[in-house]
This record gives sequence, C-alpha cells and structure tokens, in this order.
Amino acid sequence: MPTKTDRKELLDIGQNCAALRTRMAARGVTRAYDAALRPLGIKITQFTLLVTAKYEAELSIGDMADFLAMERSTLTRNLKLLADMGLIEMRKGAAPRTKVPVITPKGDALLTKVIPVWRDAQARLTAHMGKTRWKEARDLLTDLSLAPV
Amino acid sequence: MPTKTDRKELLDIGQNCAALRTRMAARGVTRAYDAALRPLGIKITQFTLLVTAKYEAELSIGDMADFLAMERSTLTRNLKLLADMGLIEMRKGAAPRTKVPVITPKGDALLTKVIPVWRDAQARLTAHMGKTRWKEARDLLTDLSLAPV
DNA sequence: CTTTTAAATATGCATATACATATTACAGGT
DNA sequence: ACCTGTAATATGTATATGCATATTTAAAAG
Repeated sequence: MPTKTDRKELLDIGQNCAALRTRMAARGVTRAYDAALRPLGIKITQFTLLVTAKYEAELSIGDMADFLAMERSTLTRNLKLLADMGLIEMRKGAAPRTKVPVITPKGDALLTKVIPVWRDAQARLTAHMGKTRWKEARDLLTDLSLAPV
Repeated sequence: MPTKTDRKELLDIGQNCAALRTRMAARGVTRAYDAALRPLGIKITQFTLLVTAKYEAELSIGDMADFLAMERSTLTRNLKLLADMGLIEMRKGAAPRTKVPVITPKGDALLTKVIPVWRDAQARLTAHMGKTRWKEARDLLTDLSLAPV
C-alpha cells in the first residue's frame, strides 16, 4: 500500500510526466484526424508525409527524417507504404546514395481531395482549443519535439 | 509543380497540422525519456502504466484505458507485456467481468529504482521548456488529448 | 435451472515507431 | 580500373497503437 509520500509522488508523475501527456495528446488528436480522413482511405500520418514530399521537394529520406524529428528507418518504411499505394515514387537524389520521395499524379489527385477534409478536422481542433491557445500550443509542441536526449 | 497558392496551403499544413505537431512532440519527448530509462530495462510507456496501476489502484482495464485516453485493446496488450515481465498481475475486479492490474513486489522494487531516473529526465525537460511554459504546455496537452472526434 | 443477452476483455490485422545491425552505393586512394 | 572505407538506406526485432471482430463471463429473462 502506497504511503502518503508515495501518493504525492505517484500523483506528480501521472499529472506531470511530459511523455505521458504528449503521448495522450498525440493519441487523442490522431484519432480525431484519422476518423475524419478514414472515408478517403488515408491516415493523417500518411497525409503529412505526402504533403511533406510535395512541399519539401527534393528532401532525401534522411533529411526528411530530421525535418520530421523521426527515425530514418521509420520513415523508410512509412514511405514504402505510400509507394506501395502508388502515391509517391522513390527516385535517386542529387547527393550520392540518397533517395528522394516524389509525389505521383495519383498522390496529387488524392491530396486534392484530402486537403478540404483535413481543413475541416483542423478547424474542429482549433475551435476546440481556441485560436489563441492553439497557436500557443503549436509553439510549445515545437519546443517539446526538440527535447534534449 | 505546386503553384503559389499550393505552397501557401501546403506550408500551412506542415506548420499547423495538430496531428503532425503533437506526434512530433510525442516522438521527441518519448525518445528523451526512453534514453534515460534504457539502462533500467523499461520504457516510459511501461513506466507510466506501472505508476497508474499503483496509484489508480482497482481500475479495470476499461476504466484505465479511459483514464489514459487509450484504446482498451491497446492497453490489454501493453499490460500483458508488463505481466510477462512479472511487474504486474491481472486479478479479477469487483465489477463483473472486469480485470484489474495489480503491481507486484518486483514491479514495486523496479518502480523505486526508476522514479529518480524519471525525475532527472523530467527535470531536464522542464529546464528545456522553462517551468512556466511547461505548466502551460501541460494544460494545453490535456485539452489536446480531449480533441473531439 | 437453462437460455439469452449484454458488457468486458481478447484476438486478427494493419500501421507507426525506434534501436541495432546489415546492406548498398559511391567517393577517393592505389 | 580496382579496392576500400564511409555514408545512406534497408532489414531484423520489438513495442505501441487502433479498428473490427471474436470470445468470455455473468447478469437477467424465461
């Protein structure tokens, strides 16, 4: 049975652990966006990769992984799924040994359909948070993603 | 090739997508805590379950899943890993058909060792964020985890 | 007391994530 | 041109996550 000190400590962890809180947030937010995107057959994680491939064109897998604060190996596999779906194509990059994801016409067509749905989901989220608080949250999240190891 | 309007839109998504930003934060923060806990052979996700099992005693799997904003099936499996490690034990709950995770002496002993390491990691994180900003972030993260579906 | 029903948990399938290690592909030396 | 070392990507293994569906369990109906 936990002592009073124990309880205080354990409560502190439950309330303040940054990993728990950020993961809970990621779960909740991801569920909301995935639910909105489900009819289109794409997940929010895949959508963001597609957008990144189009916007940050010519980024190699490694650079894109850094850009997204993601492991290279994770990105390699996630991109493979998109390639299997025909939404992107892996091409040789300018730098030696690099590979660069390039959005395909099919990927582009899907993107066009998904963007308005994303916008709705994003609007619901910002409405839930309040515009000002969402902007605050966005900046704080950026700092959190840069947590020192 | 994206038009100027496209670029603006794509940039907006990359900068503001709540799912992307929360997931990036979760990845970064999780990496930091996992690195700190690695020598102890436990991950931050497992640690938080252990703490919850001890602090929020007598919660059934379902109630604990709600408490953590997590799918029941996810929690079932994550708890099974802890049970396999001998850190918790699944017992019959008071309510019909429920099961309740209970921390074992082994789990309790590990918890005692891990807590100071968690505290270090948490201190590094709050130092990185600044105390006030971390408190703001914590509250905003809570709201994010309640995103409407 | 048996059957039915509903609630709770478990399982099948799929994606996301990361670390450790293997493979591959070039640049630069010989 | 060939070898070699290194940088970039890929693969092995393991956990985390969620949806859809199956199984289990016990209450409630008969």
